[in-house]
Amino acid sequence: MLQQTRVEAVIPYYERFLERFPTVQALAVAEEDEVLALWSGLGYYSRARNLLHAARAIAAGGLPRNHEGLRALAGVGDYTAAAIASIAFGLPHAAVDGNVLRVVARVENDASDIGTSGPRRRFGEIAQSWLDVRHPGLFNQAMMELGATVCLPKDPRCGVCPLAAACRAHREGTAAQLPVKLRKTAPVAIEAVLLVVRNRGRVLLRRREDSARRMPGFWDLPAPADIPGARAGKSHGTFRHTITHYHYTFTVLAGTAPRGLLPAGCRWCSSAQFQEIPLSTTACKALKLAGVL
DNA sequence: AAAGCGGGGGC
DNA sequence: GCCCCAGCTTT
Repeated sequence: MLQQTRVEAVIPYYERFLERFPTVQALAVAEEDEVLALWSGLGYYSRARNLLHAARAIAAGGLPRNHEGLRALAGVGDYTAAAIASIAFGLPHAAVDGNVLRVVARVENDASDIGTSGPRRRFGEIAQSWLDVRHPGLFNQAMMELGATVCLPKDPRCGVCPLAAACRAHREGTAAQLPVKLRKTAPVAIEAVLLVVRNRGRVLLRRREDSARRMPGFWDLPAPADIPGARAGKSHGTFRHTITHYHYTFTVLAGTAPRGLLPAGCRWCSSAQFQEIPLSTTACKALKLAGVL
């Protein structure tokens, strides 16, 4: 949950998740849709599928006790494997997250692009060379905490930093400009319409295809094109939503669907059921706008 | 090696 | 509006 997601954003999800799945075994036997429903709104949903796969592997074969075995679990990369290996097992692996990359870039006063693999590997090797092999878990958490509380992205607090005397960027006055991160894909603006079709207290939802690149299996509100013969009524308003580099402006319209056969991939959903299915955040926002949620 | 993947909070 | 977050997987 913490991969690329702030701690404060994770906590409520984490608590609900552990209440429902208190053990690896409980998670291992879960349905994917229920896991995704609990993850809905947190983003990066492949993390949830990966966690489920990893739980099944662990339930079957036990928890790996070294970096290599951890690294082989779904959703566990170099950082996560190092974090677990060092914090849980005391093994000497530097855990290099975004915070640590920033600390290294500044201490070394290195303006290489941390978005590319060469510098990332180099910075990782530097962090590894700094590691206190007697206390790898404490060292890693101290490095990350330094980045999270002192060596801040925009506003480095060099005045209270224990590394200031050793920091080349502080000496050169370049700390606030580091690290360098280039290459952002150009944003794309998209306008789209979502329909809120209601019938006897329920709302028509559309399931995203299994082959969809983003959020397969999630439930969305339909667009007019998804419902042959749909008619749009009054507007509930508009809202903006950004997914990676796509900037959507959604207009939410009340709609009516022809009586009879349900369009393929669609279902009626009562408000009580919204909690139990993987609901997209755009659908969630639109339903709130329409007063359904 | 680079692109894609969610969503929210801080500035 | 842009940046960044206890990154990973796929192309």
